[in-house]
Amino acid sequence: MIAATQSNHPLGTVSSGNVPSPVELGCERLKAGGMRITKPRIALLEALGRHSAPLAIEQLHQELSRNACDLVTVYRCLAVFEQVGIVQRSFLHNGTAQYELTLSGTPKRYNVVCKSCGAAEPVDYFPVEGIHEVLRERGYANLSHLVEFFGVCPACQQANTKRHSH
Amino acid sequence: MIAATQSNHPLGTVSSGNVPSPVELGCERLKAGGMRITKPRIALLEALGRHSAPLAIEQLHQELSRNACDLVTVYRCLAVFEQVGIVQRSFLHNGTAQYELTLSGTPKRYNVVCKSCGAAEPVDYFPVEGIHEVLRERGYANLSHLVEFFGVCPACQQANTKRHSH
DNA sequence: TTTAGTGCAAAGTATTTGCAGTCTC
DNA sequence: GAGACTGCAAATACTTTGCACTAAA
Repeated sequence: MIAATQSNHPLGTVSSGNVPSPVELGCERLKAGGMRITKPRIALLEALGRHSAPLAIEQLHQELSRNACDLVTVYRCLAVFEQVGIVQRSFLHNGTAQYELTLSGTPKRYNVVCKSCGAAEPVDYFPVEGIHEVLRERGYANLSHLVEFFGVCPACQQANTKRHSH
Repeated sequence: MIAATQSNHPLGTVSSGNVPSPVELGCERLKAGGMRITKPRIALLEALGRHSAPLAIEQLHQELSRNACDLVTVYRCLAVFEQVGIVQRSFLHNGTAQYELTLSGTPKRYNVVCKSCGAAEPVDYFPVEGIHEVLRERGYANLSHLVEFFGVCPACQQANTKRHSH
């Protein structure tokens, strides 16, 4: 039940007073990593900032204003973003890569995805930070994680029941 | 700290007295689903039973006695296994499919994988079943989940430190 | 005997790589 | 101006599909 703190930008703005935007934070990381700030990269940071759920590359590419950049550039930028810690790549129900921001202020969200129809719904609570503590004690650094739940959603159960007893 | 109950077959045996083996359980499920029991399928069940961690298709194929079956057959059998609930497919650090048994008696295991060298170590404890309960109440059926942790392992941290201060 | 399962070859996707031209620092 | 970044085209990796043949029930 944590209120979302983003997803309501007027429109991909860069300066926002006190709270640094994903674009600002992202640019900082890029500079810190010795990388350059380019138009496609800014557009990508904006697009990523507009969503709280993991996004597929293809999806991200389409969301950029038409001709913002080539699909290959999206692949390459996201690889860089991952290297400098801006995003995390994960592979969920299907084997295609999904990216989501890992910048501070981006609260982690988990999803249940329906095995039947593929629809995803968020799961509110997940006690995962304790494990990080344990792993840190075991000597691991720079920790992150990936969690996804699978199940058959109510709608699909009903549909299946009907089909079987027709 | 749960003792492993398998992984010590004399050699891919089918009958084992009281505790049903993965091969036995798997064959049951196949029959229940109207599928046939074939040589490649038995070999796959044996191979899956020998491991507790998720296995890549290529790996599984190599583990079968040479010429046990074609790689394509492994793909197809595993798809069937997933349908009837013998295995779960997941995509972890890289986008290739990994399969692991979900038959009863196969305790879930989670891994930390090093972002740097890719080495995986098991994580003992994970409080995930409570979430299943919550999701069940929300109407989801046939629940499962996928969890993976990422971090930089102690060895790699040391290696990196050295490299930076050379 | 019937029809699911298999092997081989070929087609599809998603992702990566090479290289010449472009733009940031 | 140097070198990182990009676009386009081609290569690669993994997975799926088509079809004739084999084998489980």
